[in-house]
Amino acid sequence: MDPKQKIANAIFPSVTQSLDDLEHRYPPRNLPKGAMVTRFAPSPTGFLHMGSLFASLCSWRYAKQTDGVFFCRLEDTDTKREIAGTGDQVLRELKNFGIIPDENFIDGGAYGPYVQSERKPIYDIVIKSMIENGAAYPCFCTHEELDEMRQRQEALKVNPGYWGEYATCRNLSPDMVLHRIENGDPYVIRFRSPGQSHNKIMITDLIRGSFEMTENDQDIVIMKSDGLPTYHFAHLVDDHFMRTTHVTRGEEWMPSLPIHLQLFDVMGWKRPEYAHLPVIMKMDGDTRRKLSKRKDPEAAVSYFLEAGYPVEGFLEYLMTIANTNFEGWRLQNPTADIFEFRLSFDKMTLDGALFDLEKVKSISKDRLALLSAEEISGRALTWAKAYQPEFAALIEADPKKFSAFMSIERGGEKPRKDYAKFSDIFPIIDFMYPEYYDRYMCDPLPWNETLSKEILIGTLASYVTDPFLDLSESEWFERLKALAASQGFSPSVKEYKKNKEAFHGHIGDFAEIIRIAVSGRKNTPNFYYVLRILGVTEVRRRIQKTIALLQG
RNA sequence: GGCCCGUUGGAGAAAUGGUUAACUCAUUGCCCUCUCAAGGCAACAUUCACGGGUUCGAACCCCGUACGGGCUACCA
Repeated sequence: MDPKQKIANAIFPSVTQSLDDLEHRYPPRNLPKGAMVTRFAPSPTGFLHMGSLFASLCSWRYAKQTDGVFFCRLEDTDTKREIAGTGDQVLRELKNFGIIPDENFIDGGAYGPYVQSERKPIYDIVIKSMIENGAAYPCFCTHEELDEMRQRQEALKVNPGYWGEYATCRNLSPDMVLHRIENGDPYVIRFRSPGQSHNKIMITDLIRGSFEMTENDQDIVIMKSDGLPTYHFAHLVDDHFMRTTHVTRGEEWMPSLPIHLQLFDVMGWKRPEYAHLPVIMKMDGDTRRKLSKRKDPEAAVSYFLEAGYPVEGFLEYLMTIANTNFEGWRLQNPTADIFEFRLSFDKMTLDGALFDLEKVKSISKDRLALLSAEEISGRALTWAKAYQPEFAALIEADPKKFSAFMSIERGGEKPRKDYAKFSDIFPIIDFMYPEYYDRYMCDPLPWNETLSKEILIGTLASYVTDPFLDLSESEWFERLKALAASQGFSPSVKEYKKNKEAFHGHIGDFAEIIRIAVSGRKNTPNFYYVLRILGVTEVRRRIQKTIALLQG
């Protein structure tokens, strides 16, 4: 028997299938021409990261806009870093954003399994065949030996790593290899690189274009001593047999592209296209760096969902980072569905964008302003149920009332933009609820200190008998001005400024007194609507309560 | 250190050889206004990291330098 064959059998005695069997099991996908097969491949090391959301959003859109397939594969081959249960969490979080993979590691699919640790039999078949044809070999070097070798290489100022003459296990005699395997010595499997570091190869990246890189000459590890594959090898096998057409991943993978290309070439497999996405950065002191899942709590998208940011704000923001012409498109199509926009690789930015929460807020305000009162009420309730039960209870006690609050100056050409996130709502409208109003009234009220208590009481008394809330907004305001005039306030701010001595104040000062009495604060949404929604009885009750407080 | 990628205002960026360097966010000012939130109108890069070169002409092409980022594992 061929010595390589013997080694292969010694390592994988129970592997009987061949590459051909795998080719038949995972045939090319039957998709329309131009359809892209993309994937998102998270490792189960925690929550959904902003950068991962960005990458999956892009990958998903590319697949969907070409009638292709987007799948999600769990890269759990690093058993040291794995955090149990976080894989499902990532899928759930993606779903929050409407990103639903066609195939994934929970629901499966025809090209599964989609969990790398469950794909070991597949990797074993490939590795066995690679050993048989000399493309891979076992390596028994210890960490200590490798460290020592690295030091020697550094002293010699040659490229560090396992290559060429330094790849000692490359040339082990078959008998020796067999002996050590039988002996139970630990080993890894390495790829036998046909490359030379003095060769240059052309790289084509869909986003960055073409450029030159050094050919790979490293005999990289493809199977670790625990029997699981390394990333490089899993990428090769999985993306080949899952029939990925476009590998979309973070730019941190760019330096290993020569390895991946070589792997595909040696196997004689068709190379996928590569698109290396920019990384999302954050400011750290006065330098910027990649947003880190370990150091930055805000790297977790759940952090923002908890804070009440709407998912569409994020999606929209990420789209502006993804394609530089997206903002222009949105300006032209303010109400269009975000996904009518077609992403393209050549409009992707090259350098990592600084994550800009101010811009997320602005975009979120715009998006929330476009919702109907019913929509935003429902969404706010969903959010509050999860994160602010006290608020949720108020909404649920009287959904119509809450919806009425939310309808103030909503709809029409220029809707209010008070809210960037759902958590902004309650602090703005809480005074509408009598129990919260009453609490505010226990605190000192922000009266204009230039006005005497008598004037305040006089003003309130003049309005409390008849708040004339059945008039239209403009009629109501005219009446209010007339009332102000009768109480010694100027109905016109300009006139007041010309002759301050003649008045207690102007219409704004007059209205402020009533506003404070009704809300306990100086600022409210459009006051006319606030009064109408509260209703005459409640308005009078509040004013009377205030008068009593002032008198007391 | 080595190898790659990148560098236009506070942030995201457009414009890839030819007048005043789009636009969005932020900031500032003014206007509107009963408050707030909006809205309207302005201002904000004497200049495209820096230094050379090519050219009648450069943010755009070439060379060098600086700076930033990524990678350099039996991590992904």
